[in-house]
Formats: sequence, structure tokens, C-alpha cells
Amino acid sequence: MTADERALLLLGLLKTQRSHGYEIHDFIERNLNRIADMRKPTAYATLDRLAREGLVDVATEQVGNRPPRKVYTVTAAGEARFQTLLREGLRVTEPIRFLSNVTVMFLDKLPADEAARALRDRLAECRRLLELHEGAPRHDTGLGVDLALDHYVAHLRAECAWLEAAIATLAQQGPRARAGAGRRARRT
Amino acid sequence: MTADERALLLLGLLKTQRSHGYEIHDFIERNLNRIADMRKPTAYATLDRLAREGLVDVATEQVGNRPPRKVYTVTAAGEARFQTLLREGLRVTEPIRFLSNVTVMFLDKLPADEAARALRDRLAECRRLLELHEGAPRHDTGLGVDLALDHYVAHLRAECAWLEAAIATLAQQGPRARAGAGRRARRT
DNA sequence: TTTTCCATGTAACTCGTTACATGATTTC
DNA sequence: GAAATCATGTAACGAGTTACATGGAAAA
Repeated sequence: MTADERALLLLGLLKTQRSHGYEIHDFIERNLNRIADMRKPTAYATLDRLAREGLVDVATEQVGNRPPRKVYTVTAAGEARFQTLLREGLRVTEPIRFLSNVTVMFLDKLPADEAARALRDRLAECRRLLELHEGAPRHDTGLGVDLALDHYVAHLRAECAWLEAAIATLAQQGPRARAGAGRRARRT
Repeated sequence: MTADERALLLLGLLKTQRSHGYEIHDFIERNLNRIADMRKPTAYATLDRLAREGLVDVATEQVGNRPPRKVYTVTAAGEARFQTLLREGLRVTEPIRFLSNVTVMFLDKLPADEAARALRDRLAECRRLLELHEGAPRHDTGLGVDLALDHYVAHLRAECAWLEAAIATLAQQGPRARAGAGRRARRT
């Protein structure tokens, strides 16, 4: 998980609901453990950084005799940054890796047509790679390497299939439900 | 890529063919770029570490007027470590991630029955996770999070399918072709 | 002639993790 | 009374990346 992915994640969560370090870290650990993973000091440090960059506002709140909380709210600049990071996330292509789960989880925060275009681009790229590797001549590098390439191709196929489904889903839901409709469960 | 994965990768490659830093890094960059990714200083540093730990032997060789090469060979200890690392790699389960590509590429270096058992275990775990997430009640966390979980499930499915195929492949090839049969192409 | 290749590294920098610190409060 | 929860961090450590250094040879 890169620094940008962390910023994207925290901004996205805070956008939906203002929160403080302890709670947001807890939420990620409990509900998003299959999608993301962030240690506590990293969460606090990232929030701090976001505040220094003016992407979030801080307000100290006291509840009963509990330790005071630093509650963060996304600023206009933060909102803008979120949009940028989300768009950048859609362009990232690293060897081995596919679309970042963090990017995916905020796809509905993008205008439907833009998300659709980005996903179609990824799909095209994905299919290109698939063609490239599916029938590709294997260097005589051993059965294990072949299995590893199969492994790669298998996940490439999964990515393609998911992209197709995601495009369809967004096409249905996108035009109706507008961005910002996401609510996340908090025991609060 | 963890330090263990790097050690596994280099030991595995050196096992097949003795080599030096420049060549081995070049090989990874050219032929394994979909499976692994290692910077040059990291490659050199790792080789150095392996040497200090007695897992490889070093021999300086001169070819013509070229800069001298430090050619590495796997020792008995290195062979043992390779086996350990490979077995450990099969047990690693991290959130988000699946079987490491580096582990996969050396699967044929394991006794067929042991590899089969490990893969069947992974398959069981994979199916368990799939059941857990496939029809799982989605917290009301927004369309994007749903897509991210779909994404996870899609790759989980791919992993299951690949595991089944890999088990079948190893069952056919394993008993006949013995370990150490891997050859990798070098322009040398 | 300039660029790229061969071949090995060092140094500085960035960054994240682990472990620790603090202190009140609630639960077992 | 002990342990876990709430809440925020600091400090030390380890580890990897980028940029830089060196220097001859071959290719463009």
C-alpha cells in the first residue's frame, strides 16, 4: 500500500463520515481487512500529514472522561485531492499487480461515464496482456515458471471478467444513484 | 516482495544455473517481470547476504578485459534453506494476497506429494474464504466497497481454479519428471 | 563520438513496522 | 483486581529505492 493509496483510503472514509484516528483504524482493521491493511502509527501519521497539507480539518472533541479525540473532516482541497488520487489510481499499472482494492472501493465516487471509460481502458489493456501471455511461447524455464505464468494469466482472466461485470454494474446503478450515496456501518 | 521471497528467488535461480549479480538481475528484469521485481542494489545486497550466511559460494571470474564477475553457487546449506523457504511460502496467508508468484515458480522443486498436499490445503482454505465472502451479507458500505469485495472474490475464484489445475498438472508431470529438471534460457 | 552495455557497488534518503509510553475507564 | 478498551502518539530499528560512482568495451 503506497502513501497515495493511504491518503485515498482515509480521505474516502472521512468524506463519508468524519472520524478520528482510533475509530478509522479500527474500522479498516475490522471491516476492510480483505481490501486494505494499515498499522495504527501509520494511520495517525497519515492523518497528521493530511492535516498539514490542508486536506482535512481537525477538531478536538471530548466525550465524557474519555481521552480527547481529534476528529477529522475533509476540506475542499481534500475533496479535490481525493478526486485526483482516484483518477491516478485508475492509471497505475504495475507488474504483477492489478487494480488496487482501495481504488476500486471508491469507484462509485467518480462520474459514471468517467469511471466507465477508465474501466474500459483497463479492460482493453487487460485483454491485450491476456492475448500476449495466453498462447505465448514459453521459454524453456521449467514447469514451475509455467505454473507461475498460468497463475498470472488466471488472475488476468479474473481481472477481465471482473472489469466486464463492474462496467455493467456501474452502467446500471451509475446513472440513477448519484455519488456520495455510500454509507458505512458504524456501531456508533 | 519480502526478504524471504528474494532469497527464495535467487537461490532457486542459482540452483538451476550458477550466475553473477548483473546477469541474474538482468534475467529477472527481462524474463520474470510478470512474476517478480527486484532492483539492482537489492539483488547485489541479497547475494551478498546469502554469501555471508553461507548459503552460496562466491568465485571471482574474469572474462577477457571485462569487469570481473562474482559468480555464485548454491551450497548444501543454501539448498536446505531453499527447501525451507519454499515450504514456508506455501503456508503464507496474508490479507488480500494470494500465493506468491515466487513460491509458485519453484513448486516443481518440491516432492510431488508434498506440493500436492500443500496445494490441496490452500485450495480448501481458498474455498472456505470463497464461501465466506460469496454470499456474505454486505454491510451497507456503498457500491464501491461491494465492487472491491467482488474484486476480491473474483481473484479468489481465479486462485481456486488455478489451484485445481495446478494440482492436476503436478499429478501428471510430477511422478515422471523429477525435480531439478528445470532449464532456463540464457543467451549465454 | 556518443551512447549503451558490462559489472559492482556506496550513500543518502524515505518510509513503515515494532515496541513502548501514557492514562483513564470499563468489563470480567 | 486484572485485563481489555479507548485514544494518541514517540523512538528505534530495519529495509528498500534513487541517485551516484567507477571504468573499460562495444555498438551506433
